[in-house]
Amino acid sequence: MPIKSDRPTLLTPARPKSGTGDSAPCAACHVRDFAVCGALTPAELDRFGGEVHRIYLDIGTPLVDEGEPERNVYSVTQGCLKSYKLLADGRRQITGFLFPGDFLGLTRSDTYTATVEAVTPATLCRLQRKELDQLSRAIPNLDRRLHELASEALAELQGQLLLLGRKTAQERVASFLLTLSRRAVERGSVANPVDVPMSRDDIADFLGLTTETVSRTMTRLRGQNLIVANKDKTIEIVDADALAKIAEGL
Amino acid sequence: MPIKSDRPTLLTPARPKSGTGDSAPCAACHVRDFAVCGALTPAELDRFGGEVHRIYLDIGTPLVDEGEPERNVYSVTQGCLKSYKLLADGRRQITGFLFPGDFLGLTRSDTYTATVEAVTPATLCRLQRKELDQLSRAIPNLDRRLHELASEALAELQGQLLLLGRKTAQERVASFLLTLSRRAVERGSVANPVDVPMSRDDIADFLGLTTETVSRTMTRLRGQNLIVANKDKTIEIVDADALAKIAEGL
DNA sequence: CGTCGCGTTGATTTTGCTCAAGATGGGTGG
DNA sequence: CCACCCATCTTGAGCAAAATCAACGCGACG
Repeated sequence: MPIKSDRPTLLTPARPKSGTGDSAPCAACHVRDFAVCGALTPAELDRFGGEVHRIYLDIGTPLVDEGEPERNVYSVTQGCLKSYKLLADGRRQITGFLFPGDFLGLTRSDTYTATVEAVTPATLCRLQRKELDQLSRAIPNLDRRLHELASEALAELQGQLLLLGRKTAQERVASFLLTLSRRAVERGSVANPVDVPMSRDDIADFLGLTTETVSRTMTRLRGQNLIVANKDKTIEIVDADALAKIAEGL
Repeated sequence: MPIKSDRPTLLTPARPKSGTGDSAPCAACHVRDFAVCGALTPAELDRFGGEVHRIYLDIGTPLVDEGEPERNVYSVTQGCLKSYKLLADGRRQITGFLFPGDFLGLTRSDTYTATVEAVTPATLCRLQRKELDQLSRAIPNLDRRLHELASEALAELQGQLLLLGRKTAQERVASFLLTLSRRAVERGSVANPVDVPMSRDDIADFLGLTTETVSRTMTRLRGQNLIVANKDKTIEIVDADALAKIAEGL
């Protein structure tokens, strides 16, 4: 399974799908403020950007496979991706969703610890692992930023352990919607009509449930007038407080 | 809940519980090779050790509480600790067990993201967060080592997500025993009669199960002649291959 | 020697899973 | 532009794995 639309163009020329701005290099990148590169000075950024290649992924296209040598790291600029692990019989656990500004490559290992593929069409910046290592040795800010991101990821995962180990289906779904909303705000989007680009199946495999249970639970939350589902894959959070209480088991 | 037996003695003088060696400072520490400090040169180690205080904890003594300001970091030298998060109604998820050589403080946050308390009598080295930050800025090896540990923790947690989200009770317990065994080897202990110092309750809260289910599952594994329980809180792994197959869902 | 914490075992219940059948809706081709 | 098709989502009925509730054994410790 090779990367499908890997076009090793530099940042400036022909990008496969256009969409929002970011025509200029890193300095003008729309996710710069909250991505890895946000902590860099203009000079550092130039050096960083010189090594970066732009990647475009179609829906369902695998970016990296679990167990494959970890040669590249990525920074998401557009779209949504999922990271997952499989058991031999096909059971799947999605370990996280990646959104613009998210960095893929914190788990510095010889091989990728999970498979990653596109949930929606996505664009990313690709950088060789060894380039990143050199850069981060030379640029303390970059190193510190990676540290920071790894810490946040660690804290996030601990919360996900609590969710998977101890929360009910309703608590899981409520937590999930609120987390999506919070993360949308963090990357400069709106909190309320929250974008839910992934399928019920993906949500189920992230929350340790089945599609049917996710669906039923959503219906139930709708019935309690806590959320409203729009048909553009967004969900209106009607009563965030009540949802938060459910999410925390209150 | 204050730290009970916090004795801010330096490394050399009176240690509360004796036990194995480590009478001399860091250089002679018995966990040095696999702990944070393993990557340091003798000179660096001296500087590091100068800031370290020795801590002794009794069973059940909390070391840090979730939400409390993160002022200190720790390196475990003896014993076993557990790290957990709680829901309001008392549901508990143990996010990890800490053994000699393990570092507590990777999740660099303003406040601790989990509560940590002693499972067995334990000794640790304590260091102020800000001291560590200064040291790690001055000592690249230290910084890199912390990076490495955070990466490993991240990979480990991803595996735990798969366990909690998708594995059956039997698969969870089998995975748990094998993980304990593997970690024992990593810190220079033996793989086979594996030390299981924590209670059934703790195991249950780590695996997202109940005490009863853990107990029944252990009984079942015993019935299949895959393990033998000794009465000194160790478990003999009779058929590691079969156990591994179960753990992977085969 | 009694008590208490912990572990085990048994009986019953429940939550979420499995299996099955529609509904919905976006995309495609006539 | 419409009709059809297939994915995805929803809903329903029955089932099963693990939770809950309850009782009991056992060893440690006072």
